[in-house]
Amino acid sequence: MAETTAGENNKTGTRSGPRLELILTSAASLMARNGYGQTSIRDVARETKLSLAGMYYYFQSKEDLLYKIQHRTFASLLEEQEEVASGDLDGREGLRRLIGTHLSFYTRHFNEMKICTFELQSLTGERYREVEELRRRYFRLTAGIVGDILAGDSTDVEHEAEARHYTLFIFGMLNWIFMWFDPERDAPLEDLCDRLIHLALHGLTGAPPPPA
Amino acid sequence: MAETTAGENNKTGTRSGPRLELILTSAASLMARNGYGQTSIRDVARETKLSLAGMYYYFQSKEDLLYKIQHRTFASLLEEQEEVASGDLDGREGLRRLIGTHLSFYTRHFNEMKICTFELQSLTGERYREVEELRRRYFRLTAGIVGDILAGDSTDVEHEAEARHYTLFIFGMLNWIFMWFDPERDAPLEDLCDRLIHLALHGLTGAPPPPA
DNA sequence: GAACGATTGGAACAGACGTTCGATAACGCA
DNA sequence: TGCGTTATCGAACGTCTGTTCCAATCGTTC
Repeated sequence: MAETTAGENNKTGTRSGPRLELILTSAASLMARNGYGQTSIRDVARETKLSLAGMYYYFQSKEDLLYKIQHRTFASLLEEQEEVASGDLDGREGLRRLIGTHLSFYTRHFNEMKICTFELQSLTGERYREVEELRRRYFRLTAGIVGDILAGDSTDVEHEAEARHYTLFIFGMLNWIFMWFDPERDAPLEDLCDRLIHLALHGLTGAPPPPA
Repeated sequence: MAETTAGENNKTGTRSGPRLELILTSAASLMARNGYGQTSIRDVARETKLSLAGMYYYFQSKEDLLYKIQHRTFASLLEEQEEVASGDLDGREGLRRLIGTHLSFYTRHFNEMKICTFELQSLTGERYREVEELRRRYFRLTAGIVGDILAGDSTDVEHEAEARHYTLFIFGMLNWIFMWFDPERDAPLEDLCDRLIHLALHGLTGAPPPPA
């Protein structure tokens, strides 16, 4: 039952189709729950009801599977953010939109983003380098906005180290969400989003929090 | 060459002495670098120059080894923080001291704290519950301080969810440090500490950053 | 120096792992 | 109907894993 959608299935293990989507989704779910190292190909095969050997028709190795998940997810997020950033907004509004888009992306690709966040180090060589380059671009995009907000004072070299730290703090808040987020307890997401933006822009003691 | 320091070596696998310390330190170093699942007992044996079977004289199982690292480290951190908190400080000053103590603890137990931060889920059953209880106490301590700072306005139920989120954001900033900290690039630690406190208390646009 | 408990290590077990091979089945198209 | 490509599977491989057994060693005490 070959139900391939695209006719671009070629030699070098670059398969596509709904089976591939199923495998990537299932693997992301398992790896998000148990980690990459603790998830076996056999687990993924069991989850997708495919055979163990059949997995290797869709990816070259376990690491290749991890790479496929990370690359497509991060590229998709980056595309969204670069489009948002092309609006050329004010610094504060730019950060609001970036954080909002980031959190919105979480709701659509929670498992995949968790893997991007915690399993980069499980990649090696060229695959590591490629995903890290995407991450670097995302960092630069954010650091630029943070730098703009900070640059109300001046723009010397010292501010670069400062912007780097503040950017990493913001990523810390965002990335750590995976460790505690509970869809029921933390609904609505808008509250969480507003609070994160508020802490980033005004801190605990700054302007009054947004009206609840 | 029995060089035990304490004469309290009893039946139920509760050994001590410099060998145990060496094992815990080496295991923490390896696990911090490669993760718990990716670190084998054989790796630890190689690092400590002890035999594979000899490991099991000091811990009952691999998970017990992980538990020993997490429990003693977290208990030590908690002890420090609860002593600091007993000073009964002002809310803002209390948060400053808590973050400062936390970061100071990082510099002394980086590997161990990284494991406490990222490998709680690798514990199961009673061991999981015990370490989680320590973590919960640490969270409550912090959330109490954050709540005090927030409570300048009022103290209804809504503020509890708010304090929870802000506390988790602060832990996000702190815990994510393990993913990017570079002792050379990020020296001196005081700058990092000041900036984290500033972001938490005043945000990016609040009171002017501390004089560099 | 003999007897003892504390400590160490070589060798092996059973299971799980990633990966490969060869055969089979399903399909699009002539 | 037949053919070539696409897709799938059962079985096996070599390796690594956590753990255990049992014998050997050590320092200490009689």
